[in-house]
Amino acid sequence: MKDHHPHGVEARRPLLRGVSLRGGASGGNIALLNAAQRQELADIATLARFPRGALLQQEGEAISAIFNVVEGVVKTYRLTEDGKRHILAFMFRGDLVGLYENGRYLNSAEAVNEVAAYRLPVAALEKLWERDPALNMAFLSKACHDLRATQRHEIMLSRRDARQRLWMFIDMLLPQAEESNGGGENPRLTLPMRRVEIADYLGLSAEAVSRGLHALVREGKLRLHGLHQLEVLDRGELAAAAASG
Amino acid sequence: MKDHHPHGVEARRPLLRGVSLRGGASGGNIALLNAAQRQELADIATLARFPRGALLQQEGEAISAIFNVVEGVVKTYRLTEDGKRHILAFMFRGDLVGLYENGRYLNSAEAVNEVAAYRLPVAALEKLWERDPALNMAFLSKACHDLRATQRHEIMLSRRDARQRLWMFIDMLLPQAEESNGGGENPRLTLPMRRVEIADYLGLSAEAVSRGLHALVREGKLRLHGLHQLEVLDRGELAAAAASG
DNA sequence: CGACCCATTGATCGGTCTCAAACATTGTGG
DNA sequence: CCACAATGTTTGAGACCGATCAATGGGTCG
Repeated sequence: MKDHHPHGVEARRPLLRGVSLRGGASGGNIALLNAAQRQELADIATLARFPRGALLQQEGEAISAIFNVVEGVVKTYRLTEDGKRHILAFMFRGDLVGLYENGRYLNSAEAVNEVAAYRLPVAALEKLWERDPALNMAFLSKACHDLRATQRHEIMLSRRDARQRLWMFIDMLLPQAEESNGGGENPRLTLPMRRVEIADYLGLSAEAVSRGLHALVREGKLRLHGLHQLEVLDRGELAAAAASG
Repeated sequence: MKDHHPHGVEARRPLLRGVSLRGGASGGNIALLNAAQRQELADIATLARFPRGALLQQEGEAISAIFNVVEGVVKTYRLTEDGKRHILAFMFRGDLVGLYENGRYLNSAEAVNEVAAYRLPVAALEKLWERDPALNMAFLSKACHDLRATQRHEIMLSRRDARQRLWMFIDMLLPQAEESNGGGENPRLTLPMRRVEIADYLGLSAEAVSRGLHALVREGKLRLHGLHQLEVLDRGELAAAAASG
């Protein structure tokens, strides 16, 4: 991990990323909070850090706070009675972790790598919602955004072919990486998670993920640079797949 | 279809069903709107009726309104480039149909049977949100509720076994039916949708749905009464499956 | 009452899971 | 800094389950 924060002083306050309900300017991901709202949230937030593998929250636990990811990746998951684990989402900078129901967390959340996140106490947060309708609206937008993302994940899972699921997965992650990238050459993508985590996200075995990735390499669509970095070669076809997904 | 409305005069206004964010009284499904809010929505709403198979909205279409289901069942779905259809959700009384992004519907929506729904123009609705923070909060609760439902659907899809997916599906639908049921004998469930629709919802073929249902019958967990009504025999084990899913 | 749509049943095929083993990577302590 | 251990990844062989194709049977709606 680098010592200097890559996002500068702007990262020092909570941030919500998503697509606004009303058609935004670009249509892409935008910040859902203005400076004043970010300050409001900062006033009730404390920054927490988690090493890889640390639990942010556990399924069934009584809620106290939700987290706003600043840096690193968090996975939310649930365990089935046969001991398998299904990963519901990977959460990145600007995402919210801690969906709850009847005062209890629904899912467990674990740090995939080194994570920094703002801790937002629920009591204080709900008070803010009552006071500021625009803030409430921002969280509604974020909830709808997460709903769309979950639906998209569902579409991924409905594909029978392991290769197609992986291809959609890569397409989903690409926009995140492209900002840090100069748009010139082939886009490069860093997968911070392990193979088995991709597998649990896509409803596959770790072996099928490995085989699928290498199948895509053989087809000339992908190139692997080490275990956690890949280069997308066949961008055109990927865009087409994205349009239909 | 019966001529007399089963819910009486109370049905004459929009209704949002879901679990409140703060632990509600019962913990079960409750109405998220009070009488005043329902009237506010009624003032901008018009009641529309759709025969089976009618399209309420189409993927990619410019938005004008969202729908609040009063009676009947609506399915929301998306088509993949290979012509397959994935059903994202079945929407019942008190649900909202019409998730949108950048001014366009994300999914298509079709009436599964005879449907009545309130049409809520988006422009007027967004104006209401700005004016009434409590109403906004209710829609936030509803969005979180739908998010939970979608996650639950995801868990269903992560099961490899067709029988287990069906079992979870039945468990999901059971609470809806149990209200109309006296709680005495074995719960009965009406499936208004066709086999192929269940298949598209569960990521199976219609044949697999048929085989799975009859496998459950052979195991003594289920009994079929015609094509669209079933009786759940082994309630205990189902509750256990529900607790873990 | 007939035509169409839907549901069921059977046989075959393909893809992924599983188990098992070799291999690579990462992190650790000497 | 190196060697080692632990963890994670790749590859292979076989079994299983659901998709698909095809045909029959049952419901429903005109």
